[in-house]
Amino acid sequence: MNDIRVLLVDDHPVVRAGLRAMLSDFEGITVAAEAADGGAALAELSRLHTLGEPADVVLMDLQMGAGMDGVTATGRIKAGDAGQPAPPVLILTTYDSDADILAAVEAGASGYMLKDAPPEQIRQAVVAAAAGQTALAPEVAARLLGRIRNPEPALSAREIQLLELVATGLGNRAIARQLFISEATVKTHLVHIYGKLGVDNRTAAISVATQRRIIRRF
Amino acid sequence: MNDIRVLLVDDHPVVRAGLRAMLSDFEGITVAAEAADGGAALAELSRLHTLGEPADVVLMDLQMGAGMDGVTATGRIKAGDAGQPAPPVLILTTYDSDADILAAVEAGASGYMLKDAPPEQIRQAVVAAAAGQTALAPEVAARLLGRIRNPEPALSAREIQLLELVATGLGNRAIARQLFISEATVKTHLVHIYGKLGVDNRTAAISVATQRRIIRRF
DNA sequence: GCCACGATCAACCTTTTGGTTGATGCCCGG
DNA sequence: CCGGGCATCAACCAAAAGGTTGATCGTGGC
Repeated sequence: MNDIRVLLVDDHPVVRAGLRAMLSDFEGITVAAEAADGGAALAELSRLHTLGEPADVVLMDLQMGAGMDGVTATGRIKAGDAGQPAPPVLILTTYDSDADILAAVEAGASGYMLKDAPPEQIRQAVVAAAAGQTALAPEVAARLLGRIRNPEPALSAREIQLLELVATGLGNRAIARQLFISEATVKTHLVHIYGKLGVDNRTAAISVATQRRIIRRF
Repeated sequence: MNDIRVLLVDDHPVVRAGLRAMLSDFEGITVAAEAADGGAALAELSRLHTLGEPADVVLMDLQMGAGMDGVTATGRIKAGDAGQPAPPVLILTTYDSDADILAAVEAGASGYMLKDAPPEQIRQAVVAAAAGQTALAPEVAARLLGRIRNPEPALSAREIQLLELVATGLGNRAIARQLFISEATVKTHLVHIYGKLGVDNRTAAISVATQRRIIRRF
């Protein structure tokens, strides 16, 4: 039986070297190519495709220093931008924030592993992905289950817009003027936001919203 | 001439494997041991010491999933907790925030490299550290030089520490308790911070400090 | 049609922050 | 050895933010 052909996508040379070394030690897995960002990953997939030796699995980091990020790249791959059939994409990243997980799954990822996972767990995930199955790190699975059991209230578009202004350091009065509403309304919105995020002041709200990637970071 | 004996300290097996593979490819460098957190690093250093083959350089990550963090471990090593003479500690991490850099340098680190650096740069840094020299990543050096030329945002270490607590959403009272100082002192620090950053409230301070990467956020 | 919910506003009150002034002790560099 | 930056604290006042209640007006769903 042929080896599973893996494409590594990570912007850190150190991490790529580590994965290459780690995966090479396993039977039945070969690193077919590497890419430092999403754009390069698409190009590599196309290249492998035309060579007649397409990748069986893509191991993708989410955070890229520059170039196309992992979520976008995953979406593009699953959309067939790098040739059909699109290989399974296994996310291998450092963080397990709700927003990251959800975004990756929505983009079509078939697994989500953390970089601090033991090698054997990563190997199993690669094998599972190649077989068309999904593989979630235990931490990630627990998080998803917990989220389904008690879903968190979503912020309305207006509330997010307001929160973004709060994050720039504006006071309630300035926010009111900017949105053409009264200061009282700003305060009402804030109370609702605090309730939904489980906090009781604006800085804590920004902290939570940033960590959950509800608002964009700077 | 003997090889430079390196101790790897990183909580990610993948990264350790990558560094091991990368450093092994270089002439004159040997990976003597590995540790997954600061506590294990101290133990490994002691062990190597008693074996009569002490480490020449410690390659240390700052962020550890669990156990002793990199800054604390660096401080302990330089304090001689793992035997004298203390080997040079070269920080190899993902982020280059002012807060991280300052803390590491204060703890006694003799270099600061970023994980996305090209292999050759890392090799040179290891060699330099082993020779008792300091090695800063170009990005880090540029930031430090920029700060010297522009004495504008010269936040003290204490002020940065305080600002980080502010960014988590804590109130002045909570910050005071956490730092074992009075609320009055917290307010005084904040006034100084606002002055240096050119703002007049805590959220604006966080916004500016995050953009200037004085504090880190994710 | 009615109900739920989001967005809007007002009045009122409490708590937290911000701003100022002034003071002490420490350590470093000229 | 003296000035200056840093860290610490206090008291006080003004402003902003937080919390509560209650209200109006659309819109979209059942």
